[in-house]
Amino acid sequence: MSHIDTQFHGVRITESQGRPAQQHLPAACSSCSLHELCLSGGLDEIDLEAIDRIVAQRRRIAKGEALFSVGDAFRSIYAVRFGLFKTEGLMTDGREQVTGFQMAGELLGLDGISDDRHVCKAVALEDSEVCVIPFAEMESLGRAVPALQRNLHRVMSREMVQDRNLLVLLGSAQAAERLAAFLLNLSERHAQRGYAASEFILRMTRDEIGSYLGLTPETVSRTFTKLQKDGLIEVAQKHIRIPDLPALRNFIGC
Amino acid sequence: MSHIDTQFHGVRITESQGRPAQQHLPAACSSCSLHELCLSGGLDEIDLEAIDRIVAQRRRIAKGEALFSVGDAFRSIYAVRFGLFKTEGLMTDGREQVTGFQMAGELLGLDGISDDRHVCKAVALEDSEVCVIPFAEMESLGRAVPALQRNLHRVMSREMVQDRNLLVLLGSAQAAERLAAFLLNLSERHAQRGYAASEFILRMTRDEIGSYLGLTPETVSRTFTKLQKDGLIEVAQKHIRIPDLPALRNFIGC
DNA sequence: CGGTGGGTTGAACGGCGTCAAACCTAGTGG
DNA sequence: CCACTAGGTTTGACGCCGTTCAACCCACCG
Repeated sequence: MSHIDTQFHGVRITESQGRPAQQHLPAACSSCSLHELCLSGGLDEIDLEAIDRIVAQRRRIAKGEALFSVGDAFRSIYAVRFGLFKTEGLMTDGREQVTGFQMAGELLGLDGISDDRHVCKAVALEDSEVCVIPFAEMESLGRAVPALQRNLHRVMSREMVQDRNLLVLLGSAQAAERLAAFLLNLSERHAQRGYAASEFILRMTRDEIGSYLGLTPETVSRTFTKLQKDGLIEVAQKHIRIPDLPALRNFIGC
Repeated sequence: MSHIDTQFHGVRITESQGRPAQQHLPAACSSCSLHELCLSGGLDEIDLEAIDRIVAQRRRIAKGEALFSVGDAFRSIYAVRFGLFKTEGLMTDGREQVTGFQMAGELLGLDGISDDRHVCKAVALEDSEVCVIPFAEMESLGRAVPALQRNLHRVMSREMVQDRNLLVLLGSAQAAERLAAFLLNLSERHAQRGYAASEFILRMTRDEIGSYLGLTPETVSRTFTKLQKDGLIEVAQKHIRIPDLPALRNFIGC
């Protein structure tokens, strides 16, 4: 398998710790279609090249595999290139709970900065690829490139805001509202990435959705059918259609 | 009232927008007893002086007053010097929900970085004082002082981790566990600040606690008495005593 | 074609929210 | 110093939403 390396000529693979070679691909923000969504958004040519030097590699994660786990040493943050991840936290009693889903252009691993150790686990929900961004280098580059520093801070702040929103949702909304809010959130993020806002495939199981929303899978299932009966969505297994987005949005405010 | 300025000789008050003078006090991280808890932790003398030049003022907030509100332009972050704040987010239907309590040494306002506008409201739960930290200056100083940049990132990451923990709590724990976790969290933060870990005063109402934990004030009240019956805590109005901290910790893992 | 894992559906239970009333505390004004 | 009031807290009764447990179904796959 290791001969695959050779097809990426001229790229230095820094950390090959015996992993299969296809997990170490070269990266390039400057030519990445997601870069406006990601950390490098709004940067000029010269700065982009500087980032390219830092973000030197990509990594493939197969469906079901973990990108990092609780307790792993923190060295890098990761930008999702394609695919989908879930992050899950560990409860005091050992149970795991999903705290978020990350899609293309979103960052993973920021939780590790606080004490140089990851406090959650990131698992690929489908075959995925991430850019590896060594955080120490990222910080020093941020010192040289104010716009990049700004972007990092914005992304971190946005993550906090999202968590807060979810908090509010879990704190006071009931099942149907939670699920509706979840679907709308997915819809928006799909739209941002150029996919259809009103029709998409759920990559996660009912169990994972339930864990994320603080509900049992049974309740998720029941609530899906309830929302369908009310004409707000159409569900067929993993396939979701939202015939009237404003109507669903309006439903949240109840 | 404005003659109070004179007692702080030699300190330039940069933004006096006609507010009462006692809201604009000089700040100095280098002489602040909290600085190891706060952003300036671990920095040397020279760097501290640099911060002192940025963090030029303090602001008093009377009990019940807002430090900032949803929609306010974002210019600064704030470090609590003494007192206590709550942050609350706005639901889609207009209701407000408490998303956090901030005590001495903790930061407020990081939510505003993401799009230069505050998305939550910070209200003082008792007469309080904050240091005003202009964020643009903070960022540029961070570029010059790596240790400060690191601290900022650590604090932001820690905030994300805390939010995640709360998320997990709201998602899967039930009332008694939530309340116990809340009390333990307060206990730890008190201890960090040199106060008693097993005995303290709740500065917030049952309503605010309930809002934070996703419970009604009635349930909070009932759960307090339940925990008391079980011998895990002693409650008298706002006064809380935890006779056996390990026992309470153990209770969470159920 | 049977097996397996995820999904749906049903029935019964229980925790928490809702509504309502009593109580307690602090602050106010007589 | 004592009503009086207004908020906050406690307690009780009741009902609903979501959990739990179980059976069944469906899609996918060997």
